[in-house]
Amino acid sequence: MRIGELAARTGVSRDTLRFYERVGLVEGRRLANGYRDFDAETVEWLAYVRTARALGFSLAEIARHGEELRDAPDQADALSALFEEKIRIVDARMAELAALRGELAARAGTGCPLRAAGA
Amino acid sequence: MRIGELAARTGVSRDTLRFYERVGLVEGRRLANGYRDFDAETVEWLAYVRTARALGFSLAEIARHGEELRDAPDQADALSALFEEKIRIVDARMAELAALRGELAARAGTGCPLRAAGA
DNA sequence: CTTGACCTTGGAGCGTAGTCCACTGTTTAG
DNA sequence: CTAAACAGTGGACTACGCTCCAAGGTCAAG
Repeated sequence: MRIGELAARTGVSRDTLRFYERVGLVEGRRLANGYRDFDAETVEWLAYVRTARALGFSLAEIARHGEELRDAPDQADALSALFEEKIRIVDARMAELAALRGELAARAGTGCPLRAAGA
Repeated sequence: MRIGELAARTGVSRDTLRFYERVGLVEGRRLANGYRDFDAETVEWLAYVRTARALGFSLAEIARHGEELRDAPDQADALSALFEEKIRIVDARMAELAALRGELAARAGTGCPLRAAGA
């Protein structure tokens, strides 16, 4: 599939897709005329990329994980390990949020000042 | 307190504090000699800013919330409302993370490919 | 054969969040 | 009095993640 179709299917702009290629986040073969040619799995990969991005993972991290996966001797094992690592990160982030939530809930209603200086 | 002491107490660099002042995130009076003079509550405010930042809130958002608070007719009410809003955002973010966690957990071990193209 | 949709490249520009630097002024300690 | 430690300013610079633009190549339809 060419870049326009991939863009349409994923909601990621052509410019962004070219940018993602530059930073190693997606890969495309080239057709004889020089056009990029992506395969269908890239759609799923980009859905994953978008989710990971939304949750605060950097493009570099995501790309690195993709590469680790590629280089792994056992794909299934590597995938499981990657997911388990991400789950740990997600758990840690959820714990942080829970802590902030607790802090906010404790302060709500007390009138405890967070900010002294009026703008 | 002058900028150096505030930096030492909060772990936020002087340059960053000056930058925060420029974007309206902190406020300082000035001493006769032109030096910034912060009050003690700014330490707590910055701790809060750092937590909020770590959780993905932008400086603009944080500054805006600070201003809303300042402009509110009833400080305690405004504070409660702000915290409740943040708690809702935090809950939403936790739900997103829980969804990703579920997705990851479901895929871990299945060998379902996320990425087709080898780098 | 032209028009238009699609593709290519390179490079500029933007918003966010700092970080660093040079140069200058102020305060404090020996 | 001088040196060090602190403060001020303005401006350049960085990294990230896009986003836009100009100039041009490719291809299918009319």
